[in-house]
Amino acid sequence: MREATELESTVLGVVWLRGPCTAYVVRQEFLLSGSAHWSGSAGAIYPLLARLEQHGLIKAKESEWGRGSKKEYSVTRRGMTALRSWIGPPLPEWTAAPTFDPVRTRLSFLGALQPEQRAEFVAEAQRNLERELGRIRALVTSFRVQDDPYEYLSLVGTVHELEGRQRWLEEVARVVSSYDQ
Amino acid sequence: MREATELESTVLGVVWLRGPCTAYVVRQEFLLSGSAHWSGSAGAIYPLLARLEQHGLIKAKESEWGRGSKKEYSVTRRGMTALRSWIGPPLPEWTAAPTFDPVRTRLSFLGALQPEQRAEFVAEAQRNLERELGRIRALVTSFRVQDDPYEYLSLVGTVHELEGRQRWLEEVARVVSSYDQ
DNA sequence: CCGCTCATGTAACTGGTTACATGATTTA
DNA sequence: TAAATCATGTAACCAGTTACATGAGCGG
Repeated sequence: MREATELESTVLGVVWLRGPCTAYVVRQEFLLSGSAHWSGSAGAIYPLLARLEQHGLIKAKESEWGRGSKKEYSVTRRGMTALRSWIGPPLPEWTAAPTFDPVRTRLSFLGALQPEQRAEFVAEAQRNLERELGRIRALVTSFRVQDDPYEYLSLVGTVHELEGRQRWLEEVARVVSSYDQ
Repeated sequence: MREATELESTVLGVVWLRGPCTAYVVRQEFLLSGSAHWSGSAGAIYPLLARLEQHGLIKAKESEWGRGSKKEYSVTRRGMTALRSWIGPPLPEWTAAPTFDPVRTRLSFLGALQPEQRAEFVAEAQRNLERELGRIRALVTSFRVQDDPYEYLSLVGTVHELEGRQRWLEEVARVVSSYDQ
């Protein structure tokens, strides 16, 4: 089999973390993650889980549900090996590269705007970021660390990333206003 | 026409920034960006530029090159309008969300590893990050700011992001070693 | 004249999106 | 009893990937 995609491996991880669980639960994990990267569309998740099962990385236990049935997936031993080998170490080199940040991408073309628009772009980015940081810090506060320290640390990682972006936008604001004063 | 994808708008931006330029130059921009997000594959870029031209956002000036020809693209007035409206303000809300960080994703499943493997995962992530930061800081130093202040600021943004990740990994290292001592 | 860079594409494929379709269970 | 949530899928589509194919210009 070809190498697993990031989505496939991540789904495998979610099944391990939440399992035994249904496809529905896996979807919710992505839908509620608040990330633009993970859509969690049914058309992606259902066939993907079927694929993982075919390859013996997860197994389903069917139980009755109304007229139909409901499938609870859990990770097999082969699946655990695959999961561990995906997580690393070793980590693929590309994982150290900067991520895709849509604000940063747009900013490289800021010269295409008028000075007033430039200032407003930066101000709006700062406001949006502030709001998002508030939202996530509230999540951090309400998180029960003992439930899963690694999920907690992962969430804390998003805070650090956004704080980095915040420092950057402060620098950007200074430079932009000094250029356009 | 449907809304442009991020790649389409970014290519439009690159043509504006580097233009008039060939498809080859656009590809190099993505290939040398060092980002895992932008592949810059020919199969993506060539049809995409043809699409942008069909929609009147860029125009090509053909010149002879050997037996064939070479196309230099530049952004049309309609293209400039589209570019400005994509950059914002206003910025779509999702642009404020945390990005997709493959290290963070893997870390949420760190509980699947053995304690020694966990420590090694974090240590390797830190080493890789250090290397990447060194590489990018060298780029920042060699950058001629006056050439394009916004490209420069965009590059500085990647440094801030990686520094955020660095602070986070230090916290992670502390927590992980205290759990697993 | 060799190797590198500049230059342009296409064909087959596929992972993931969008949109649709259905019904059971729980809770206010 | 109405609304929200839990639950499972499929069909059409398409943007982007992989891999292939070709050739000119240029520096040493």
